[in-house]
Amino acid sequence: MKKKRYSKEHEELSKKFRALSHPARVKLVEDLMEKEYCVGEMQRCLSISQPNVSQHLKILKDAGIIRGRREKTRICYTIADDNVKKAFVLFLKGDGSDE
Amino acid sequence: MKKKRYSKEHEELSKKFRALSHPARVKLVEDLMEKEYCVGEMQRCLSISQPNVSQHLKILKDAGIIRGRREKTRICYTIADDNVKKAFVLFLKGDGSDE
DNA sequence: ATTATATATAATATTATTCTAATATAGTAA
DNA sequence: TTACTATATTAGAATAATATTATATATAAT
Repeated sequence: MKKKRYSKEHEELSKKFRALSHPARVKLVEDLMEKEYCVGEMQRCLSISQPNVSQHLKILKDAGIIRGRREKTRICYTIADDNVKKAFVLFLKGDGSDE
Repeated sequence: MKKKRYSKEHEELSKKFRALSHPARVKLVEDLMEKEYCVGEMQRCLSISQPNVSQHLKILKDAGIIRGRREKTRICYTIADDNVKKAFVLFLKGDGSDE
């Protein structure tokens, strides 16, 4: 068994940041902050492949950042964690260098 | 030349998140939120190798999250971007699931 | 000068992410 | 049932991140 070097808290927090560490996922979250989207819509506006969109969505979902609900044949995603919205805004604000 | 798929803004925001996407760096930032530390102190409290600490610190510094100043032979690091502190607190609060 | 201490950098091997292509599943409609 | 549409999953290759080891740099003290 490999010894773990970091606490559960630090592991989990880093995973949340990791989920947002790709430009496609940043864009997805940014879009979803405005309104709900289904996969097809997101794919068209990102212009990456459908499987790739699904993979990114899974990463965000597993991190608890978004959630999906089925609507007939489509699956619609929304932001599940509102603190992510707020964190996003802070990061977008720029470097806020040491007041 | 390879075409870029994502906007500069999304690239840059994702890089900031990526800088925080490792448990060692989460711990480093968390510690530095309390007070200034030099590399040796951080190494002892993380129990990873000195070069590895320096590599993590470089990633945080390049992302504009921390800054270092020389103090005799030591180099002391502090948080450079105060918004990161705030984002951190939000993320630490837990999942704040959709009020 | 030399030595010792603190930190950074470079090279490499290992491991984790990412994209693509092919396939699978779930729901709907006929 | 079959066919169709939307989404998800899997496997593999390419790429990027990480930890380790060795080396380099900078400062201080002698």
